[in-house]
Amino acid sequence: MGRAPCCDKNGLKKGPWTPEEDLKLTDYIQKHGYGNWRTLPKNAGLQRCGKSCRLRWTNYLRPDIKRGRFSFEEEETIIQLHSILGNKWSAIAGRLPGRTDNEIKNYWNTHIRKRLLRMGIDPVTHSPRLDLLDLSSIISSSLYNSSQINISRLLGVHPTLVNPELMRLATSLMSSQRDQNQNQNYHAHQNVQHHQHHQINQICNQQEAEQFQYQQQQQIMDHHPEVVEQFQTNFSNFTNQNDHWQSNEMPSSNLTQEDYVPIPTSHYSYYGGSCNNSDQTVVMDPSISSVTNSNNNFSFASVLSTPSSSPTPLHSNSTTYNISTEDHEIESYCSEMLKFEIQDILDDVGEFM
DNA sequence: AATTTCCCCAACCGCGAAGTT
DNA sequence: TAACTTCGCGGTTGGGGAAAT
Repeated sequence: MGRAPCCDKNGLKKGPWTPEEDLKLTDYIQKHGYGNWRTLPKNAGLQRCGKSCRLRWTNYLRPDIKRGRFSFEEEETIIQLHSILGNKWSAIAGRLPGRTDNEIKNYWNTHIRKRLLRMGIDPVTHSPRLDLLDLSSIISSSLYNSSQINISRLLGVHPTLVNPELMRLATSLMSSQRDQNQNQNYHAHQNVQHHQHHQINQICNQQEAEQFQYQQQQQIMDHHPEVVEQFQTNFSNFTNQNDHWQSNEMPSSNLTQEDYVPIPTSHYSYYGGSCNNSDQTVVMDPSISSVTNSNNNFSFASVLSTPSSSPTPLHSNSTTYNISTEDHEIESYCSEMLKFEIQDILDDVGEFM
């Protein structure tokens, strides 16, 4: 009921628009406006359905549409809004002047989402997930830089010999810990309906997936309760740190800021034109980032997408950047961070083996 | 240089909400 | 109030260009 007739039924044209069609549509709308999309194509002399005309106008021909790559600020806004609104692309687009919902949706699916997945960030919940993390890249990165964590040393064995059951256990424990924290967030953010929706879905889906792992975990936990307890403590520290970040706070424990700050030796000089080789320390400090961000809404995702030291890219007249280099730099940065955080976890796993 | 594979994005599809008769 | 129309949204697709082989 209520569905507009399909283009096929009326023998209307489909597929890419020609310049002539664009001209007809633009001319007509400039003269008459775009009130009734159903009758518009006939009046404009187009062999298209109204739906197709509306889409072409709103996504491409509209004069106020901004073209070109997304800026840092735009990408940061998208990630922040998505963490609150979920896949409400039109709502997100409403806060990004000149960008269409379709454009934002495409950009999310082709760039941001993939990047978050590669970095081990769940693109739905915006939470770090060990099971999504590309561990091989971390391992190779670590081995590449001998001054940093040596996985083989940590585990005492070759990385390929890690028991997959242990990795599943680690994943599940972290998911479980995260669910608890998400439930807390759920109560603390009841005014954000879309966020709630995604968190609930996430929990439900994870419950199904975790049933599969439960029996194996139970066996391990029955035989080594002390190790599991220590393991959970470490994961608790890990997730609590991230929760503090997401809630605009520094952790209130006795840990110093340095405990949360990875200090890459060479990353991100790409962004900071003023960086020099002798002082390339990049401090991931929420307080600094919140100053950088005008809206003062710090988030974990925001940190991942925005270097705190200098928001000025190399390109001169805008904040547009090179996507491929950008991806690599952000991944490297996040990889450093997660590598830093999982050190204790891997220690425990090593002992457990 | 030719072929294959990968990736991006414009456009389509199906559905639900809101409005109209 | 039910039937119908129109609009808008989110998910998905496939054509075409770029990159890899």
